[in-house]
Amino acid sequence: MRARSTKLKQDKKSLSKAPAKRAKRMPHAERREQILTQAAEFFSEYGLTGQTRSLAAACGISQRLLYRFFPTKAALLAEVYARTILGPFEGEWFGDLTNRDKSMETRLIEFYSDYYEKLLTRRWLRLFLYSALAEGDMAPNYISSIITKLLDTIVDEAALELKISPPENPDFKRELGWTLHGAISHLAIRRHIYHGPHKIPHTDMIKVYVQTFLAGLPITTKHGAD
Amino acid sequence: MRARSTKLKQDKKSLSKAPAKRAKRMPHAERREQILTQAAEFFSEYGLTGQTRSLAAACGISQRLLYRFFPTKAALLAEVYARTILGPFEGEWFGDLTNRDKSMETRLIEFYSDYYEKLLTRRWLRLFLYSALAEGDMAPNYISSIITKLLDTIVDEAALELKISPPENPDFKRELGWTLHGAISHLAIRRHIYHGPHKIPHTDMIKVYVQTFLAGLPITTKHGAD
DNA sequence: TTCCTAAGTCGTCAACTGACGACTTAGCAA
DNA sequence: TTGCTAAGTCGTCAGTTGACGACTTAGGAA
Repeated sequence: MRARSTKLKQDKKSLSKAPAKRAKRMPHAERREQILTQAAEFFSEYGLTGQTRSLAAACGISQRLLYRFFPTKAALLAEVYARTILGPFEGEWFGDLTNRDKSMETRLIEFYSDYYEKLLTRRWLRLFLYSALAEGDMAPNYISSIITKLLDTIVDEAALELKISPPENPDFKRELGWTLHGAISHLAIRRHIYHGPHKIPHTDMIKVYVQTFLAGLPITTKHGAD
Repeated sequence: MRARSTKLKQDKKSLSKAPAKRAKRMPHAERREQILTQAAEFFSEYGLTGQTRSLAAACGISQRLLYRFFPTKAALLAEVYARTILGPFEGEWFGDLTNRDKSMETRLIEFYSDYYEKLLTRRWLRLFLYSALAEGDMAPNYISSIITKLLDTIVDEAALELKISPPENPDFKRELGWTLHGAISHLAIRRHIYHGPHKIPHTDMIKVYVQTFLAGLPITTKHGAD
C-alpha cells in the first residue's frame, strides 16, 4: 500500500542494466526548468503525495539535487501549481468572445474548442482535481474571478444576440453560464479522468453543447425574475 | 509534508485530556460496521492514502484492531468502495423515469433532485474522484453500464415526448444524454469539491438544466445522421 | 464466583520518506 | 596544465507507515 509512484524507482538493485550513472551537468536555470516540467507531469499522474525520490528518478537526477532548487516539497508543489494551473489563465485569452463580426454560436464553438484543447488537458485536470481535493484551495480566488468574468461575458453576449435581457440576479446569470461551461468541463473530466469513450470527436460535442445552451437560454432566463 | 490526516491523532502526547482509554467492547459485526462507516467518511476526506493509525483514532480504537477485520488496508478500501460508491447503484432506482403519466420535464426534475441529494454528496464525490484519479478504476464497468442505460432511457423518453426520433448512432445518443447528466454532475462537483457558492438552490438549477436539455434536443438530435 | 473466549491493546519490525551535511567531479578560465 | 566553482551524489537522520506476534481484559456462561 505504498504510493504508486514507487514503482518508478527502476526496481532498485535488480538488474544492473541501469547503473544510475551521474546526470549530465546542466546550467542551473535549465535544470530547474526541466524539474518543473517533469514535476507537473509526475504529480499530475501520481498525486501530490508522490515521492520526491521517484520524481528525482524520473528526472534522471539524485533526490538530493531537488533540494538545491526548492527548499521543501511544498515549495516545489506551489511552483508547479502556479505554472501549470494558474499560468494558462494569464492574458486576454477570451477577448474574442465579444467579436460581434461572428455569430455567437461560432464564437462559442471556437472559444471552447480552444479552451478544451489548451486547458482541459489530462495533466491540467488531474493536477487541478488533486489540488481541489487536498483542499489546499491554493488559489481559488484567482481562477474563480476569471471564470466569473467569462460566464458573465458568455451570458451577456448570448442574450444580446438572442435579443433577450440577461437575468437581473448576477448569481443566477452565472449559473446559466455554467450550463455550458459545466457541460464542457464535465466532458473533459469524463474523457481524461474517468477514461470514458472518445468515439464522438470533442469538437462535435462542443457544438452540441453550444447549441443546447443557446436554445435553452430564452427559456431559462425567465427564472431570474422569480 | 505528511499526510494531512495526521493531525487527527490528538496531538500525540500533548495534554493528557484524552488518556486514550480502552474502547468499549462491541460485537464483531457491529464494530466492523462502525469501522466501515468511519472509513468511508475518513478516506473521502483525507484520500486513499490516509493513514490507518488516523482512521483507528477516528474510530476510537487501536490501529491493531483494524487488522482483526481486514487483512490489509487495500481490502478495507475495497469494501468501503463497494459499499459507498457501488452500493447506491443497486436496484431499480430510476424506473420512474418511464412513468408516462407525468411530463418528461417533471420526471427529470424529480429524478435528478433525488439523484443529486442521494448520490452526488460530498462523501460520494470525493471518494469517487480519489478512486478515479488513483486509476484503480475499481469498477468502472459496473457503474458505466448503469449510467449508459440511464442515458439511453433519458434520451429515448425525451425524444418520444418531443415527437422526434433519437439519433441512430448509440454513442452519439448517449453523448446527448450527457448534456444533461454532465451538467448536473458538474454542478455537484463545483459545489462539493470546488466549494463554489450555493446561492441558487440546486433544485432551481436542476430545473434550468432539464429545460435546457429539452429545448436543445430537437436541434442537436439532427447531427446524428451526419 | 470462576473461568473461558473473544474483544481489544502494546510494542515492534522493516520499509518508506522528507530533508540535509559532507563529499565528489565536470568543465571552464587563466 | 592547474585550480576554482558550481553541478551533482552519498549516506544518514528522524519521523512515518502498514503489518503483526504476544499479551491483557471485559463480561457472559456454568
